[in-house]
Amino acid sequence: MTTQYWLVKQEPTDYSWDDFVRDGRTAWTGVRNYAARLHLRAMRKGDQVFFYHSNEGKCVVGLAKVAATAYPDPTAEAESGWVAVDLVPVQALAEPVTLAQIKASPPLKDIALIRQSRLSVMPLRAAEFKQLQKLGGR
DNA sequence: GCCAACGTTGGC
DNA sequence: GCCAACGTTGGC
Repeated sequence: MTTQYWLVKQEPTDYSWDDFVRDGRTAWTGVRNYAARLHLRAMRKGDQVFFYHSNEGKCVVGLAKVAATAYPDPTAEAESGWVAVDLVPVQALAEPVTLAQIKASPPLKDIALIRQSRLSVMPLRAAEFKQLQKLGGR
């Protein structure tokens, strides 16, 4: 199975990269959007996931990986169909990649983060993933 | 604080 | 099934 690449968005005032690192592992709960749910269900163990701070920060701050595939979201009603995955931090980027940098980078012009600005869980093409790593100093 | 994008809800 | 109203997200 080839590794897939993703990006998840979170407001740092709700749950920041630092909170995530402190926890060491987290259940990615609370997603209540059908498109995002499809992406959660498609995640496989070991997939690489960039962590983006929305609203305050507006930058990609770190890299995580999928530790557990989709299971019923404990914060949703039973049988509702909403799912969560478990993520573990891999490493912070040496330099956070800002939204402005992303918008200014030709390889990232079609990134879902820009094209579908409200989606909270999205796939990344391999080239997009590599470009974010490069801009982030990794 | 404003507003564009867009998903959801509910009347018809 | 359509679409207007409404709520939420998130950049600016």
